[in-house]
Amino acid sequence: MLDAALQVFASYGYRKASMEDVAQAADISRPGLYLYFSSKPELFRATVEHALEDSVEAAQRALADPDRPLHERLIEAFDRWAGRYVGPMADEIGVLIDSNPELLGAMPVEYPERFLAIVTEAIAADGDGRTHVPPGDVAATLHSTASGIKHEVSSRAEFRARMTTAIDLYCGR
Amino acid sequence: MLDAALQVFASYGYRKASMEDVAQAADISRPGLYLYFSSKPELFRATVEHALEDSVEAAQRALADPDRPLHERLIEAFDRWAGRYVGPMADEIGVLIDSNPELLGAMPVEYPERFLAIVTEAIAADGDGRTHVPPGDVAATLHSTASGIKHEVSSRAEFRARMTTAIDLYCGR
DNA sequence: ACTATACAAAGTGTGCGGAGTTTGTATAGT
DNA sequence: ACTATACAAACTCCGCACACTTTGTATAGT
Repeated sequence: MLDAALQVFASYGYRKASMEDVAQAADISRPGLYLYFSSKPELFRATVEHALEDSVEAAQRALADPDRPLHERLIEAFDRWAGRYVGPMADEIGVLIDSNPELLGAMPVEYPERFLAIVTEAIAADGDGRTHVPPGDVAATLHSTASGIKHEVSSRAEFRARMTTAIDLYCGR
Repeated sequence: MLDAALQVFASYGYRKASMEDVAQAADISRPGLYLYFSSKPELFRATVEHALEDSVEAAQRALADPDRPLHERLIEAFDRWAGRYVGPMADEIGVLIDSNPELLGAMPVEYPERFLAIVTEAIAADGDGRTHVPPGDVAATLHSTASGIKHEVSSRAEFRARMTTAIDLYCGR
Protein backbone atom coordinates (compact mmCIF):
# COMPACT_ATOMS: atom_id res chain seq x y z
CA MET A 1 0.00 0.00 0.00
CA LEU A 2 2.76 2.44 0.90
CA ASP A 3 4.70 1.10 -2.06
CA ALA A 4 1.79 1.91 -4.35
CA ALA A 5 1.62 5.37 -2.80
CA LEU A 6 5.33 5.88 -3.43
CA GLN A 7 4.87 5.04 -7.09
CA VAL A 8 2.05 7.51 -7.42
CA PHE A 9 3.76 10.33 -5.53
CA ALA A 10 6.97 9.76 -7.45
CA SER A 11 5.35 9.89 -10.85
CA TYR A 12 2.87 12.71 -10.28
CA GLY A 13 4.53 14.72 -7.53
CA TYR A 14 2.95 15.45 -4.17
CA ARG A 15 0.53 18.07 -5.39
CA LYS A 16 -0.69 16.42 -8.55
CA ALA A 17 -1.15 13.02 -6.97
CA SER A 18 -4.69 12.73 -5.64
CA MET A 19 -5.94 10.49 -2.90
CA GLU A 20 -8.07 8.86 -5.58
CA ASP A 21 -4.93 8.03 -7.60
CA VAL A 22 -3.30 6.44 -4.59
CA ALA A 23 -6.43 4.54 -3.67
CA GLN A 24 -6.69 3.08 -7.17
CA ALA A 25 -3.02 2.11 -7.20
CA ALA A 26 -3.49 0.39 -3.85
CA ASP A 27 -6.75 -1.23 -4.98
CA ILE A 28 -8.93 0.18 -2.27
CA SER A 29 -11.57 2.88 -2.12
CA ARG A 30 -10.67 6.45 -1.35
CA PRO A 31 -12.69 6.56 1.88
CA GLY A 32 -10.95 3.31 2.79
CA LEU A 33 -7.63 5.06 2.50
CA TYR A 34 -8.76 7.48 5.20
CA LEU A 35 -9.21 4.60 7.59
CA TYR A 36 -5.44 4.16 7.53
CA PHE A 37 -4.21 7.68 7.03
CA SER A 38 -6.10 10.62 8.35
CA SER A 39 -4.92 13.10 5.73
CA LYS A 40 -2.89 13.46 2.58
CA PRO A 41 0.12 15.00 4.36
CA GLU A 42 0.13 12.14 6.82
CA LEU A 43 -0.04 9.56 4.03
CA PHE A 44 2.85 11.26 2.31
CA ARG A 45 4.88 11.31 5.49
CA ALA A 46 4.27 7.63 6.10
CA THR A 47 5.09 6.81 2.49
CA VAL A 48 8.45 8.51 2.52
CA GLU A 49 9.31 7.22 5.97
CA HIS A 50 8.50 3.68 4.90
CA ALA A 51 10.69 3.98 1.81
CA LEU A 52 13.62 5.41 3.76
CA GLU A 53 13.25 2.93 6.61
CA ASP A 54 13.14 0.10 4.13
CA SER A 55 16.27 1.27 2.37
CA VAL A 56 18.39 1.71 5.49
CA GLU A 57 17.30 -1.62 6.84
CA ALA A 58 18.18 -3.36 3.58
CA ALA A 59 21.54 -1.63 3.64
CA GLN A 60 22.05 -2.65 7.24
CA ARG A 61 21.37 -6.28 6.46
CA ALA A 62 23.83 -6.16 3.57
CA LEU A 63 26.54 -4.70 5.79
CA ALA A 64 25.96 -7.29 8.50
CA ASP A 65 26.62 -10.30 6.26
CA PRO A 66 29.63 -11.98 7.85
CA ASP A 67 30.51 -14.08 4.80
CA ARG A 68 31.45 -11.33 2.42
CA PRO A 69 34.42 -8.97 2.26
CA LEU A 70 33.92 -5.31 3.11
CA HIS A 71 33.97 -4.03 -0.43
CA GLU A 72 31.22 -6.40 -1.55
CA ARG A 73 29.08 -5.48 1.42
CA LEU A 74 29.58 -1.79 0.68
CA ILE A 75 28.52 -2.19 -2.94
CA GLU A 76 25.42 -4.02 -1.81
CA ALA A 77 24.64 -1.43 0.85
CA PHE A 78 24.90 1.53 -1.50
CA ASP A 79 22.90 -0.27 -4.12
CA ARG A 80 20.11 -0.87 -1.65
CA TRP A 81 20.25 2.61 -0.20
CA ALA A 82 20.29 4.58 -3.42
CA GLY A 83 20.31 2.21 -6.38
CA ARG A 84 16.62 1.55 -6.18
CA TYR A 85 15.83 5.17 -6.90
CA VAL A 86 18.03 5.52 -9.95
CA GLY A 87 16.81 6.05 -13.49
CA PRO A 88 13.38 7.48 -14.23
CA MET A 89 12.61 7.89 -10.53
CA ALA A 90 15.90 9.46 -9.51
CA ASP A 91 15.16 13.13 -9.84
CA GLU A 92 11.49 12.78 -9.10
CA ILE A 93 12.08 11.15 -5.75
CA GLY A 94 14.75 13.68 -4.97
CA VAL A 95 12.50 16.58 -5.88
CA LEU A 96 9.67 14.95 -3.98
CA ILE A 97 11.69 14.70 -0.82
CA ASP A 98 13.39 18.01 -0.70
CA SER A 99 10.74 20.17 -2.28
CA ASN A 100 8.26 19.56 0.52
CA PRO A 101 10.39 20.16 3.60
CA GLU A 102 7.53 21.31 5.79
CA LEU A 103 5.82 17.94 5.35
CA LEU A 104 8.75 15.76 6.21
CA GLY A 105 10.45 17.55 9.06
CA ALA A 106 13.78 16.05 10.03
CA MET A 107 13.42 12.82 8.04
CA PRO A 108 15.41 13.84 4.98
CA VAL A 109 18.34 14.70 7.22
CA GLU A 110 18.06 11.92 9.75
CA TYR A 111 17.90 8.93 7.43
CA PRO A 112 20.98 9.81 5.41
CA GLU A 113 22.76 10.39 8.70
CA ARG A 114 21.70 7.01 9.92
CA PHE A 115 22.88 5.40 6.71
CA LEU A 116 26.18 7.22 7.00
CA ALA A 117 26.55 6.03 10.57
CA ILE A 118 26.09 2.36 9.75
CA VAL A 119 28.49 2.59 6.81
CA THR A 120 31.03 4.29 9.04
CA GLU A 121 30.66 1.57 11.61
CA ALA A 122 31.08 -1.18 9.04
CA ILE A 123 34.27 0.39 7.74
CA ALA A 124 35.62 0.96 11.24
CA ALA A 125 34.81 -2.61 12.27
CA ASP A 126 36.79 -3.99 9.36
CA GLY A 127 40.22 -4.20 10.97
CA ASP A 128 41.95 -4.10 7.71
CA GLY A 129 42.04 -0.30 7.31
CA ARG A 130 44.09 0.52 4.25
CA THR A 131 44.27 4.25 4.72
CA HIS A 132 44.99 6.79 7.39
CA VAL A 133 41.69 8.51 6.61
CA PRO A 134 39.07 8.21 9.38
CA PRO A 135 36.19 5.80 8.62
CA GLY A 136 33.63 8.61 8.89
CA ASP A 137 35.41 10.54 6.16
CA VAL A 138 35.57 7.50 3.91
CA ALA A 139 31.85 6.91 4.42
CA ALA A 140 31.00 10.55 3.74
CA THR A 141 33.12 10.56 0.60
CA LEU A 142 31.50 7.40 -0.73
CA HIS A 143 28.10 8.85 0.07
CA SER A 144 28.84 12.00 -1.93
CA THR A 145 30.16 9.88 -4.76
CA ALA A 146 26.93 7.90 -4.77
CA SER A 147 24.87 11.10 -4.94
CA GLY A 148 26.94 12.36 -7.82
CA ILE A 149 26.73 9.09 -9.73
CA LYS A 150 23.00 8.82 -9.14
CA HIS A 151 22.43 11.96 -11.17
CA GLU A 152 24.59 10.77 -14.04
CA VAL A 153 23.40 7.25 -14.69
CA SER A 154 20.19 6.00 -16.18
CA SER A 155 19.98 2.46 -14.87
CA ARG A 156 20.52 0.63 -11.66
CA ALA A 157 23.10 -1.63 -13.30
CA GLU A 158 25.14 1.37 -14.33
CA PHE A 159 24.89 2.80 -10.83
CA ARG A 160 26.17 -0.46 -9.39
CA ALA A 161 29.02 -0.65 -11.85
CA ARG A 162 30.19 2.88 -11.17
CA MET A 163 29.89 2.42 -7.40
CA THR A 164 31.93 -0.75 -7.69
CA THR A 165 34.71 1.25 -9.30
CA ALA A 166 34.45 3.93 -6.65
CA ILE A 167 34.56 1.49 -3.78
CA ASP A 168 37.44 -0.38 -5.36
CA LEU A 169 39.27 2.87 -5.65
CA TYR A 170 38.56 4.19 -2.20
CA CYS A 171 38.81 1.10 -0.11
CA GLY A 172 39.72 -1.73 -2.39
CA ARG A 173 43.11 -3.27 -2.93
CA MET B 1 31.35 42.45 -18.43
CA LEU B 2 30.60 38.75 -18.85
CA ASP B 3 31.43 38.35 -15.17
CA ALA B 4 28.84 40.96 -14.30
CA ALA B 5 26.36 39.17 -16.54
CA LEU B 6 27.08 35.88 -14.81
CA GLN B 7 26.35 37.44 -11.43
CA VAL B 8 23.05 38.81 -12.65
CA PHE B 9 21.95 35.63 -14.42
CA ALA B 10 22.95 33.54 -11.43
CA SER B 11 21.03 35.60 -8.91
CA TYR B 12 17.89 36.29 -10.93
CA GLY B 13 17.78 33.33 -13.32
CA TYR B 14 17.74 33.67 -17.08
CA ARG B 15 14.17 34.79 -17.39
CA LYS B 16 14.00 37.27 -14.56
CA ALA B 17 17.31 38.91 -15.41
CA SER B 18 16.65 41.79 -17.79
CA MET B 19 19.10 43.33 -20.22
CA GLU B 20 18.72 46.48 -18.13
CA ASP B 21 19.90 44.60 -15.04
CA VAL B 22 22.95 43.30 -16.86
CA ALA B 23 23.73 46.68 -18.35
CA GLN B 24 23.63 48.31 -14.92
CA ALA B 25 25.84 45.64 -13.42
CA ALA B 26 28.32 46.14 -16.25
CA ASP B 27 28.07 49.94 -15.99
CA ILE B 28 26.98 50.57 -19.52
CA SER B 29 23.72 51.54 -21.17
CA ARG B 30 21.29 48.95 -22.36
CA PRO B 31 21.57 49.94 -26.02
CA GLY B 32 25.34 49.79 -25.51
CA LEU B 33 24.99 46.18 -24.50
CA TYR B 34 23.44 45.44 -27.88
CA LEU B 35 26.61 46.68 -29.57
CA TYR B 36 28.39 43.66 -28.08
CA PHE B 37 25.66 41.05 -28.02
CA SER B 38 22.92 41.03 -30.55
CA SER B 39 20.31 39.42 -28.31
CA LYS B 40 19.65 38.17 -24.83
CA PRO B 41 20.08 34.51 -25.74
CA GLU B 42 23.41 35.30 -27.33
CA LEU B 43 24.57 37.22 -24.27
CA PHE B 44 23.56 34.30 -22.10
CA ARG B 45 25.39 31.87 -24.32
CA ALA B 46 28.54 33.97 -24.26
CA THR B 47 28.29 34.39 -20.50
CA VAL B 48 28.07 30.70 -19.76
CA GLU B 49 30.70 29.81 -22.30
CA HIS B 50 33.07 32.35 -20.81
CA ALA B 51 32.54 30.97 -17.32
CA LEU B 52 33.06 27.37 -18.41
CA GLU B 53 36.05 28.19 -20.59
CA ASP B 54 37.59 30.10 -17.73
CA SER B 55 37.11 27.23 -15.32
CA VAL B 56 38.58 24.51 -17.54
CA GLU B 57 41.52 26.68 -18.41
CA ALA B 58 42.21 27.41 -14.77
CA ALA B 59 41.99 23.70 -14.04
CA GLN B 60 44.28 22.95 -16.94
CA ARG B 61 46.91 25.38 -15.65
CA ALA B 62 46.69 23.80 -12.20
CA LEU B 63 47.21 20.33 -13.61
CA ALA B 64 50.17 21.43 -15.71
CA ASP B 65 52.23 22.74 -12.79
CA PRO B 66 55.35 20.55 -12.84
CA ASP B 67 56.43 21.42 -9.29
CA ARG B 68 53.58 19.87 -7.40
CA PRO B 69 52.58 16.28 -6.74
CA LEU B 70 49.53 14.85 -8.49
CA HIS B 71 47.22 14.99 -5.50
CA GLU B 72 47.86 18.68 -4.94
CA ARG B 73 47.28 19.43 -8.59
CA LEU B 74 44.05 17.48 -8.55
CA ILE B 75 42.74 19.34 -5.53
CA GLU B 76 43.55 22.61 -7.22
CA ALA B 77 41.97 21.53 -10.49
CA PHE B 78 38.70 20.45 -8.91
CA ASP B 79 38.60 23.57 -6.81
CA ARG B 80 38.93 25.72 -9.89
CA TRP B 81 36.50 23.69 -11.93
CA ALA B 82 33.69 23.43 -9.42
CA GLY B 83 34.71 25.14 -6.19
CA ARG B 84 34.02 28.58 -7.52
CA TYR B 85 30.36 27.79 -7.92
CA VAL B 86 29.79 26.41 -4.47
CA GLY B 87 27.70 28.03 -1.76
CA PRO B 88 25.02 30.59 -2.60
CA MET B 89 25.59 30.18 -6.33
CA ALA B 90 25.79 26.38 -6.45
CA ASP B 91 22.25 25.41 -7.23
CA GLU B 92 21.45 28.58 -9.07
CA ILE B 93 24.23 28.11 -11.57
CA GLY B 94 23.31 24.48 -11.93
CA VAL B 95 19.67 25.28 -12.55
CA LEU B 96 20.70 28.09 -14.86
CA ILE B 97 22.78 25.76 -16.98
CA ASP B 98 20.60 22.74 -17.26
CA SER B 99 17.20 24.38 -17.23
CA ASN B 100 17.82 26.21 -20.49
CA PRO B 101 19.16 23.43 -22.70
CA GLU B 102 17.88 24.92 -25.94
CA LEU B 103 19.96 28.03 -25.35
CA LEU B 104 23.23 26.33 -24.65
CA GLY B 105 23.31 23.45 -27.09
CA ALA B 106 26.16 21.05 -26.50
CA MET B 107 28.12 23.24 -24.07
CA PRO B 108 26.87 21.71 -20.82
CA VAL B 109 27.99 18.31 -22.06
CA GLU B 110 31.18 19.27 -23.83
CA TYR B 111 32.87 21.25 -21.11
CA PRO B 112 32.51 18.62 -18.41
CA GLU B 113 33.82 16.10 -20.93
CA ARG B 114 36.79 18.31 -21.65
CA PHE B 115 37.48 18.67 -17.95
CA LEU B 116 37.22 14.94 -17.49
CA ALA B 117 39.63 14.40 -20.36
CA ILE B 118 42.34 16.65 -18.94
CA VAL B 119 42.00 15.11 -15.49
CA THR B 120 42.25 11.65 -17.03
CA GLU B 121 45.36 12.67 -18.89
CA ALA B 122 47.00 14.13 -15.80
CA ILE B 123 46.35 10.94 -13.85
CA ALA B 124 47.58 8.75 -16.70
CA ALA B 125 50.72 10.85 -17.12
CA ASP B 126 51.61 10.42 -13.46
CA GLY B 127 53.61 7.21 -13.59
CA ASP B 128 52.97 6.48 -10.01
CA GLY B 129 49.58 4.77 -10.45
CA ARG B 130 48.65 3.14 -7.18
CA THR B 131 45.67 1.23 -8.40
CA HIS B 132 44.66 -1.14 -11.14
CA VAL B 133 41.71 1.12 -11.98
CA PRO B 134 41.98 2.85 -15.38
CA PRO B 135 42.71 6.60 -15.21
CA GLY B 136 39.45 7.45 -16.95
CA ASP B 137 37.49 5.64 -14.26
CA VAL B 138 39.40 7.38 -11.52
CA ALA B 139 38.69 10.74 -13.11
CA ALA B 140 35.00 9.93 -13.58
CA THR B 141 34.70 8.81 -9.97
CA LEU B 142 36.36 11.92 -8.64
CA HIS B 143 34.13 14.01 -10.85
CA SER B 144 30.99 12.36 -9.49
CA THR B 145 32.32 12.81 -5.98
CA ALA B 146 32.84 16.50 -6.65
CA SER B 147 29.25 16.84 -7.93
CA GLY B 148 27.92 15.11 -4.86
CA ILE B 149 29.98 17.19 -2.48
CA LYS B 150 29.04 20.42 -4.22
CA HIS B 151 25.41 19.88 -3.26
CA GLU B 152 26.25 19.19 0.35
CA VAL B 153 28.62 21.96 1.32
CA SER B 154 27.99 25.63 1.85
CA SER B 155 31.42 27.14 1.37
CA ARG B 156 34.30 26.82 -0.98
CA ALA B 157 36.63 26.00 1.91
CA GLU B 158 34.44 23.09 2.88
CA PHE B 159 34.33 21.87 -0.71
CA ARG B 160 38.11 21.97 -0.86
CA ALA B 161 38.48 20.14 2.42
CA ARG B 162 36.12 17.35 1.40
CA MET B 163 37.72 17.00 -2.02
CA THR B 164 41.11 16.82 -0.33
CA THR B 165 39.87 13.84 1.65
CA ALA B 166 38.49 12.20 -1.49
CA ILE B 167 41.71 12.69 -3.42
CA ASP B 168 43.76 11.55 -0.43
CA LEU B 169 41.84 8.32 -0.42
CA TYR B 170 42.96 7.70 -3.95
CA CYS B 171 46.57 8.85 -3.99
CA GLY B 172 47.31 10.28 -0.57
CA ARG B 173 48.65 7.46 1.60
C1' DA C 1 32.57 54.11 -29.29
C1' DC C 2 29.45 55.10 -26.80
C1' DT C 3 24.83 57.54 -24.20
C1' DA C 4 20.08 59.20 -23.81
C1' DT C 5 15.71 58.97 -25.31
C1' DA C 6 12.07 56.98 -27.73
C1' DC C 7 9.21 53.45 -29.78
C1' DA C 8 6.60 49.25 -31.66
C1' DA C 9 5.94 44.53 -30.81
C1' DA C 10 5.95 40.95 -27.91
C1' DG C 11 5.97 39.12 -23.54
C1' DT C 12 4.74 38.72 -18.61
C1' DG C 13 2.35 39.20 -14.00
C1' DT C 14 -2.37 40.15 -12.06
C1' DG C 15 -7.08 40.12 -10.88
C1' DC C 16 -11.43 37.77 -11.74
C1' DG C 17 -15.31 34.74 -12.36
C1' DG C 18 -16.78 30.38 -13.26
C1' DA C 19 -16.10 25.31 -14.21
C1' DG C 20 -14.19 21.47 -12.45
C1' DT C 21 -11.41 18.78 -9.05
C1' DT C 22 -9.96 17.34 -4.52
C1' DT C 23 -10.19 16.88 0.35
C1' DG C 24 -12.08 15.23 4.34
C1' DT C 25 -16.30 13.46 6.43
C1' DA C 26 -20.82 11.22 6.78
C1' DT C 27 -24.01 7.70 6.20
C1' DA C 28 -26.00 3.43 4.79
C1' DG C 29 -24.84 -1.18 3.24
C1' DT C 30 -22.12 -5.75 2.91
C1' DA D 1 -13.11 -3.99 7.95
C1' DC D 2 -14.30 -2.41 4.36
C1' DT D 3 -17.32 -0.25 -0.17
C1' DA D 4 -20.45 2.93 -2.55
C1' DT D 5 -22.45 7.10 -2.70
C1' DA D 6 -22.98 11.72 -1.37
C1' DC D 7 -21.70 16.33 0.15
C1' DA D 8 -19.73 20.99 1.69
C1' DA D 9 -15.65 23.60 1.74
C1' DA D 10 -11.49 24.48 -0.23
C1' DC D 11 -8.65 24.50 -3.81
C1' DT D 12 -6.96 24.41 -8.66
C1' DC D 13 -7.29 25.39 -13.49
C1' DC D 14 -8.65 28.27 -17.42
C1' DG D 15 -9.66 31.97 -20.28
C1' DC D 16 -9.57 36.85 -20.63
C1' DA D 17 -8.82 41.64 -20.22
C1' DC D 18 -5.60 44.84 -18.41
C1' DA D 19 -1.51 47.22 -16.93
C1' DC D 20 3.21 46.90 -16.90
C1' DT D 21 7.78 45.26 -18.41
C1' DT D 22 11.08 43.85 -21.71
C1' DT D 23 13.17 43.29 -26.11
C1' DG D 24 15.29 44.85 -30.01
C1' DT D 25 15.95 48.89 -32.98
C1' DA D 26 16.22 53.72 -34.37
C1' DT D 27 17.76 58.27 -34.07
C1' DA D 28 20.10 62.26 -32.49
C1' DG D 29 23.92 63.78 -29.65
C1' DT D 30 28.70 63.73 -27.29
